Amino acid sequence: MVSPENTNWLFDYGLIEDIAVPDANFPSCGCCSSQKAPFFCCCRTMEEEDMEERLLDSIELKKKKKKKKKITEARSTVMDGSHSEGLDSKITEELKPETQASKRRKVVQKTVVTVKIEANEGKQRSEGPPSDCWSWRKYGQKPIKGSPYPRGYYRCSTSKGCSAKKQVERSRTDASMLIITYTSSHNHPGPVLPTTNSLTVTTTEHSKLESPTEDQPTTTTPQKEDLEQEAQDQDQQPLINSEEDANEDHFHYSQSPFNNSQENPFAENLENTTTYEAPSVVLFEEEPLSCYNPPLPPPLMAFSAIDKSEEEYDFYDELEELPSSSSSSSSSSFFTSFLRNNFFDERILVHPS
DNA sequence: CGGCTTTGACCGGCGC
DNA sequence: GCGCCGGTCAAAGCCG
Ligand SMILES: [Zn+2]
Repeated sequence: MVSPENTNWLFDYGLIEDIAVPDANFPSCGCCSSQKAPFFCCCRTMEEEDMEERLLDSIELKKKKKKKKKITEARSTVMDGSHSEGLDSKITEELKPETQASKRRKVVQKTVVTVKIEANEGKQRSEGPPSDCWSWRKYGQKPIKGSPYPRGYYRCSTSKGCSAKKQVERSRTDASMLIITYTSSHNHPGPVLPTTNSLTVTTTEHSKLESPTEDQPTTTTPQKEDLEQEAQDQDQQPLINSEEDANEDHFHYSQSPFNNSQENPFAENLENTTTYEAPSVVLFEEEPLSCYNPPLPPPLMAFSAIDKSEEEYDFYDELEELPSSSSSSSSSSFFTSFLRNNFFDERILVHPS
């Protein structure tokens, strides 16, 4: 899942490939090179909420702050700059119309994916997960305030120049959930993956934008920080999945984010100053995913069904609570497990710090 | 030997 | 100005 950067969050799912995304230019990503991108939305799940909380906590706060300051440089710095310019420009433009864009800094797109670890673990071992096609190198890990679990920072190691990054952390509320945040898109072609898997995807797209001046005190997203809600969240997740009928074979938008050929999902979101618009939810159920083109616009991840079994565990181990954290694992393994497990994706626009 | 992980240090942004 | 925090850097070590 890569290209959070691109304003258009399109993901190449094999299934979705044909969908033309007007806005989506995935400029340089080889994977995404096609302008089509499967759309990956985020579903709001417990995790999302958590994410939101976090994001809200950290990001929004920052955003607010930043907003106050003003968006000085928006476009230029997006991620790589290389690809997304077209998108960026579009995005920014869209944003501009509204106060958001103008006031805010540049928006950094992040895609958040939540994955459940639990269920599939067994499978994972045996099956071995397909790691995403991308290789990731860990460049840092830090304990996060509010969370017993550390956050791991990964960078795309497939290509030196690639700015694609991801952050992996466990949900503070639910240890079985992994939250992966992708930032930036790959600026190189990814491995070709066959997309044979049937996926049901529920995506909810959110773009959180805060009005520059206004902080929306109440973000639309149900946020809950407390453990109390956690339980609820957990319950909710399943619901989410159930909510949408995910066609196994194909993803469908419960809410069509991109249906508008003209609009970027983002753009729309951006337009709405509110935290997020009605999300379209896509469920991915992974099944035997052989390969999955990245949920992110440039395919950050291509998953090929492969087996890595043990690694996955290791990976999780790393994410374990700080005290005990760390065993090494390849991030890729993570993905594999990730894929197998449910994951939820959120897209969030974040103002780059 | 190359690539990756680990981990402490460093940096920048922000609030007080 | 200081401290907190998230994110990144880079040295050291490990592994295949
Ligand atoms: Zn890359």
